[in-house]
Amino acid sequence: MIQNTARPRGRPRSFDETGALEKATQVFWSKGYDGVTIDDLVEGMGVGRPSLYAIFGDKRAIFLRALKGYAERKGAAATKALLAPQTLRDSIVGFLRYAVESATEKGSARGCLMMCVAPLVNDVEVQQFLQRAVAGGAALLERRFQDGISAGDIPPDFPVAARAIQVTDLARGLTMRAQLGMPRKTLLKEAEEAADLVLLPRRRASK
Amino acid sequence: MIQNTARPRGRPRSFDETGALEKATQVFWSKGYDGVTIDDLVEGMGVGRPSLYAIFGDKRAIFLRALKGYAERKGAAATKALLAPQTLRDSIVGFLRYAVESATEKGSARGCLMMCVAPLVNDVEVQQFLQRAVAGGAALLERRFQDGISAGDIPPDFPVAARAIQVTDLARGLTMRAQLGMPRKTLLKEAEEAADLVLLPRRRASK
DNA sequence: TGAGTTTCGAACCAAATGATTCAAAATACC
DNA sequence: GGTATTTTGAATCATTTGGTTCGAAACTCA
Repeated sequence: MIQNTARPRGRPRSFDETGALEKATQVFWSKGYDGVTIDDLVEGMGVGRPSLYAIFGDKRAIFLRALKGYAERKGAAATKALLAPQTLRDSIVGFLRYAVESATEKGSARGCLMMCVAPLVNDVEVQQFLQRAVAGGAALLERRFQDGISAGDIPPDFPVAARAIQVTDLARGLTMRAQLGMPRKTLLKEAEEAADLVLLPRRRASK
Repeated sequence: MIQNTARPRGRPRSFDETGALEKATQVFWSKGYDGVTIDDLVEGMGVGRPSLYAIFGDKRAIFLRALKGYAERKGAAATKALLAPQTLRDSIVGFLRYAVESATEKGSARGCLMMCVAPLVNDVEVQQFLQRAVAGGAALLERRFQDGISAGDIPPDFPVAARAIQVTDLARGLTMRAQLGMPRKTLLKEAEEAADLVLLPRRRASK
């Protein structure tokens, strides 16, 4: 009654498309790109082999969609962690803490799909996507620092561009070590120390 | 006359063992671990397939030797860059510059074998090796900071442990972006800025 | 020169992998 | 209930890949 032509015509699918893609993300994340076989994807996604090819395409296409979905979710969460807090310090700490938390999530692979897996994929589109993501992250932080200047949290001569890149680099380092098994608790503390490093006032703008 | 039993008995090898291993390093470095086939190694190392198995063992064994050789060379160079200069700032800048330079070397793969390739290898020995390498790098920097305190380059209450980790994390971030194609010149400048971030005097140890 | 030793190159084999085909199953529409 | 439509599962095929075998080649030593 409620939906008449809501359902498509033929046999209904036995899987959820976006859900299957998230599962694919986990598979790639934990095994790397070259490390996964089609069988891994079939098993991990819960999608039959013919359906997989018909609906998602080949391995490269699946990875691209998984990567973009992952980037979107992660980017949104990072943006929220960065822009929600009032004070600048809470923002930076929140950003770095989120990096650590998502890289040490239980029940999920460690590290980061965009940092630890995607860079090894020998594909122009993937590489360009990553470059944009890196630039986007730095731009986001730079904006937040600008707002911090407006709010008086940091002095007007604060080197926003350099600090923005440094925060992203520190996040990369934390994520990297998360992948190697460094415990979350340690990394969370270091995330705070990293925020202090970037934000604590300097004695003088010498040089 | 000079060498009598210097040469081994049978047919001489057509390749240099350590040379072949360095070539293997390049192969793994550029294609990742799962991405290389035995054929890749045969071609890249210039070693026939049977000789490869007889002398080096399987892919895992080759990778382990390549990784350890790479780590030794790179560790030695980094140590030298860190300990040779007189002033602390020159040391830190040298360390970070070396990270950038080795990650953007022409004629070689970008990034770092230990950061961008090895972490994805699903092998306990590899993972343990990487963990030790990470710890060793931080320890090295911590020692250099201690010397800096003795020399009066930084105050006695300088947080050596935290700063040591932060320098390594910043180096990781720089290396990561090198892998994605960020130009060397940009990264070298950012390496200096990173050194400044870590070393420039703070106004006060508030909080 | 010839016997002994080690490496090399080509061919070979089994297993894994990427990709497709096809009949059966599950649904909407009439 | 019958037909058209879409998905599913199993089987299938060609290619790639890891690993081995074996005779020929290149060398030392006597």
